[in-house]
Amino acid sequence: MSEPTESSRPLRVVVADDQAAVREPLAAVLGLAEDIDVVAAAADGNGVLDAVAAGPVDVVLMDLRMPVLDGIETTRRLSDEHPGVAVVVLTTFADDDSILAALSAGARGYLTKNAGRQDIVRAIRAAAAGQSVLDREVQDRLLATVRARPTASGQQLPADLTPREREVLTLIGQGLPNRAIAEKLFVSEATVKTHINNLFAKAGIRDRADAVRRAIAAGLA
Amino acid sequence: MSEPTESSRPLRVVVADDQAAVREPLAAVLGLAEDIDVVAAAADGNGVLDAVAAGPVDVVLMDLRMPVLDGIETTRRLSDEHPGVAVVVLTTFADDDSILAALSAGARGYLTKNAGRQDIVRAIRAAAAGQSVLDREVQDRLLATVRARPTASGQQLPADLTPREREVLTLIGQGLPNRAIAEKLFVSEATVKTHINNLFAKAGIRDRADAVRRAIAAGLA
DNA sequence: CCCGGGTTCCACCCGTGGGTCCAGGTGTCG
DNA sequence: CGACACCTGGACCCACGGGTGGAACCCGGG
Repeated sequence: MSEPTESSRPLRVVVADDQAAVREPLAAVLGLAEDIDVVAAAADGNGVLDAVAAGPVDVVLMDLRMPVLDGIETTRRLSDEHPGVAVVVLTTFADDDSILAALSAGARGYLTKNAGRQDIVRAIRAAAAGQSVLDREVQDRLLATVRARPTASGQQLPADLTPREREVLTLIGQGLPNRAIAEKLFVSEATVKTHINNLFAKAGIRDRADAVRRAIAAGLA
Repeated sequence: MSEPTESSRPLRVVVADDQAAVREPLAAVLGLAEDIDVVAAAADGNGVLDAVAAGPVDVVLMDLRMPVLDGIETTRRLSDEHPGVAVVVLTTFADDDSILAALSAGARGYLTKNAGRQDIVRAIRAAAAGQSVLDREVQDRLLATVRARPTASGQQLPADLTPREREVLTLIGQGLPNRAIAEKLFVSEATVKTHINNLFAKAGIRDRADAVRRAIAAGLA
């Protein structure tokens, strides 16, 4: 999972924050670490995507509140299109919604802005190594959310669903109409309907609303 | 949250694993790091508690499967009686139950045994600094669990919904078609449709599938 | 007293969803 | 090779869902 020495080559890091007063000193202080190269500083999500497209990037240190394209959506796109790039969120906001949204979008770390320089550096290194670093209060909140619901943990779906059918069910669970599902899977709407009919029959699902509930209950969505 | 320099004084670490073949080399290799002192090695939970009672300890690296007193229970007692001691779990098992139990008991990190030396060292440092380090797959599982039963607290619905509209949304969330909702509320289907149109507009809900998701997320269903 | 929000209902339109039947192409396995 | 499962697609039908416009009733408050 990691090499014998901490720094085989410097980590290429992008710093994203809409406030220059935060972004610039942050980039400067991170650059002091020998194993970290701040290769770009962005003021919004588009800047991040541009920087990642321009050259190899290991870790993005991301603020959530940014104009045009916010941190959540940027994280989502990164984990879609550049899964090799790790995202560490650094924000003042640590409410449940933000935490869940960021981690669900694929963030590998979540720090609040009272984290110190060493905390941030450590989180960057961990994220680059495939680990995930959370502030203490963030972990507490995440855990509280988990324990709030005792998890019926249901896999009450029949096992004979084909992979494609599962895939379609997942997208239904996300609320997508058939046309959107068809586009996402690069097939025709007729095919989607076929899959839906088959999986409805197999799983005893009555209609679309029912399918959404089952997909969520099964942890697909 | 942390000091300007990574190691003001060495971290006092206790290694706990029932297998000597794991415990001894682990303790030895961790001691190589300049900022880590392995002050004790324990074969079960009682050994950990003894070591913590004997002298100041910063971090316990804890296996879960141990005789007499297992890692979960030991972690629970530590976070009760010695909340200043951070526990990092290091185990081969990464099933949902173990992860949730360990983190609920107060563990500040959870690594699987394919973590490398650097990963472990990093987790120890982070835990001592009040952060939490999770293996990637552990975070994924934790997140999947959270999303399977989303947010008891989530009331992200607009407040200006009328009682009747809430009621209708709840029934939609249970997968009922309009006719069934009408019968249940002793009104006509036209009335149900009116309520639906109004609440969709207010809450920004696109279609029925979306409504089901929102209802579940809001804890109505 | 009348205004406004909530609830109840009607008629109409039309897009999507759900069901049925069928069929070609692929892959695997006995 | 034939059988079978899976993914793909087209055609058709019709019910349900979602949107619009209107209307009536009750009730509480300005």
